[in-house]
Amino acid sequence: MYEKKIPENLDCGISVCMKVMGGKWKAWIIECIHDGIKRPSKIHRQMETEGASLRVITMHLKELEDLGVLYKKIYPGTPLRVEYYLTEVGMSTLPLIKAMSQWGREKRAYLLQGERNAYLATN
Amino acid sequence: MYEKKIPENLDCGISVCMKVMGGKWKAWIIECIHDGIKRPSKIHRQMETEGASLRVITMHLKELEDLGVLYKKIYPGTPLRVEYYLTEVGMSTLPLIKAMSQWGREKRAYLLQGERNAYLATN
DNA sequence: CTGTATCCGGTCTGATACTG
DNA sequence: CAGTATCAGACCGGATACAG
Repeated sequence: MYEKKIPENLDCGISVCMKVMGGKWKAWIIECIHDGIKRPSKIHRQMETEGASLRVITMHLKELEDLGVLYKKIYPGTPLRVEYYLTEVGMSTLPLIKAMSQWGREKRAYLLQGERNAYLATN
Repeated sequence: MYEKKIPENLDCGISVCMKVMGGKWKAWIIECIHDGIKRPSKIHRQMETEGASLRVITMHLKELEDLGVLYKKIYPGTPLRVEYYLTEVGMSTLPLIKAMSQWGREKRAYLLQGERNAYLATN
């Protein structure tokens, strides 16, 4: 297991926000679950082509569950089945995630152009 | 110098957004500049008590400048003076940053409570 | 004052093997 | 199928020294 050594400072609202949406796949996971893709294996399949390993999905799911953003429901049986749902707070992230996603898509071309110029300027 | 070894995938709007606001101090830096604290030394003083080193501030400033979020103005002379301004795209981050910050402050207590419960449950 | 180079330890995450 | 353990390599950022 992995244990943090530096205490986090969560006085800042942005830091709190980043804890929930800042991971590499967290925002995507939240969107998936909202879209009805609730089972870990399905979520993984959704984004394994992008390089997400099942381990990281599992870790993010657990973190989000611990934070109270997700609620986990277990259906006993073989094979075992698990589904995750958004809690009320989980729901409250959706407008924010949507806004971030839209902003990124809108500004993408501009921002990447900026990068390219900087690259050319230093070569 | 530090050089990335894994190419980034910026097809996703969230990733683009995180590139601009996801660093440890980037959002704070953008807020500072918007508040009229434009010089690197001032920005640093603003948050060195929180542990930000001048090096990281400089790096973030450069990154944001390269992306076209900030514009850098140099006043020659001794001592050298530099000021950073928000570009139009830089300005467009403000509502988003404000929204994230507010969300974090609102949900902070709930999220931390969730963490505490998870901790108790496993001990 | 501004910015760069180097080092280094903490953190994140992909890969793999494994348990239930 | 769901989840855990361990490893390794990339990333992030703090400290320091130094250059313009």
